[in-house]
Amino acid sequence: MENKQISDRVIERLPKYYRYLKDLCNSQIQRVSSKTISKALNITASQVRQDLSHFGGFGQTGIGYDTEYLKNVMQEILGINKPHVAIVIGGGRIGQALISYKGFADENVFVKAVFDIETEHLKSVTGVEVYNVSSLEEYLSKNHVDIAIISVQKEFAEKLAKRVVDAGVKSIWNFAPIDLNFDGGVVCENINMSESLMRLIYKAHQS
Amino acid sequence: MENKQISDRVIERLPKYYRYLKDLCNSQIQRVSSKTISKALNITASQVRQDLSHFGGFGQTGIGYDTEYLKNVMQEILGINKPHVAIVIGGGRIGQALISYKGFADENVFVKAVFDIETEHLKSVTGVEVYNVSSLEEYLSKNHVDIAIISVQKEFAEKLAKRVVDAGVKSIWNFAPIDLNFDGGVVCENINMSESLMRLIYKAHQS
DNA sequence: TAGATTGTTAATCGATTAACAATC
DNA sequence: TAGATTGTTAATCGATTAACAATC
Repeated sequence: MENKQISDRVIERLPKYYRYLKDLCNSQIQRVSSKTISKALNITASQVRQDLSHFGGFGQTGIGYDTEYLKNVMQEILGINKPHVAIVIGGGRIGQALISYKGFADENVFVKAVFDIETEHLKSVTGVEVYNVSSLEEYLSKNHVDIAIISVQKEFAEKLAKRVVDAGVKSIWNFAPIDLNFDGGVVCENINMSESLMRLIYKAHQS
Repeated sequence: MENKQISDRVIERLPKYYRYLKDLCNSQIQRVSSKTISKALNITASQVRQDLSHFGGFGQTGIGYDTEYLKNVMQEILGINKPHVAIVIGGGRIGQALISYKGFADENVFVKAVFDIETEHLKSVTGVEVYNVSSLEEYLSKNHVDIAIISVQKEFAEKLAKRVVDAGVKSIWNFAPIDLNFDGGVVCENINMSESLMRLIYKAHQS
């Protein structure tokens, strides 16, 4: 949709703007300046204005930004104004935590089903359909799915991700400790807890 | 204790080098070149050599790197050659998933205890001690803890993080969807699933 | 020896910061 | 009007890439 290429650095900050604007709206604050945003997010005011200007001019010279309006703009830029359907692959502890994760509502994401090689232990899980992973392709042929959440052990992650991609899913949210990458318009975000933990320990030893 | 300042970009890649070297060692491969590493990690060979050279010269001109040796070097650089003690604050689903997360062993991290405002539901959790969060300070005064893992709702995250920092913990691993930052030698890594999900949706709409 | 590959220095590229005219 | 603040252009800074002498 937008076709200007936005750098990863900017993309990383977009959700932070949104999060802060949501807070401001909840606090009934109606205006905000780039300077105020910059202090809250620990970046420079120049950067805030530069970042936003990639998408348009949303402020008023001399006045600042309307929080409600800018929040809605950010929602649209991020694409979270429209609902997205997700499935969870892997019903282990992390998978189960994700199924019951309240935060999805904020992003307009709905988890519809969970798949595992063994479904007995998922009987008590509520709010989602439970399937054996063998019926993955059949399910995907009958149901539109925007996002596949991969929460299996790393040995199985790549293969399962390929299966959902082959079945037409365009977005992969991967929690296994390997980097997944696809081409052909398939996007992927890796949450690699193991790497994060290593960086934490590294930083602890520096300071 | 290295005192040269290493950029965040480099720090982000360090765990990836380690992860790849571990794989090579497991596959009994004894030598590797910066070119091979670069292909596996989708970066340039120049960058690999540049990154490593911040810490020393670990290769042999004309030959490459010894995988076993470089793996051990990376372990030391990251600081994961020595064990670290962790506690989990918040025994909800994410907290429980973390307690049973096998990956910790790879990083030499041991979760010793979990704290919650209500401990009844944690009776069946094995392998860690269970405490009411009211005894947090007492516990920390008697036990050395390297890392506090924050897995509570965002409303409570900041306050609890402050409590453990005041009690002397130097590393915070935060899973609540807010950015925590401290000074005075306290380091923090934020795993913000909500932001990651938003970036995924953003990227899906670009391509 | 010829080919491969390191570690490092220099060149390039891109992101951040600063500056400022426009204007509320 | 004076002060505040935007959006944008230019300057700076830092990270990535390229080049190459050293050498196995």
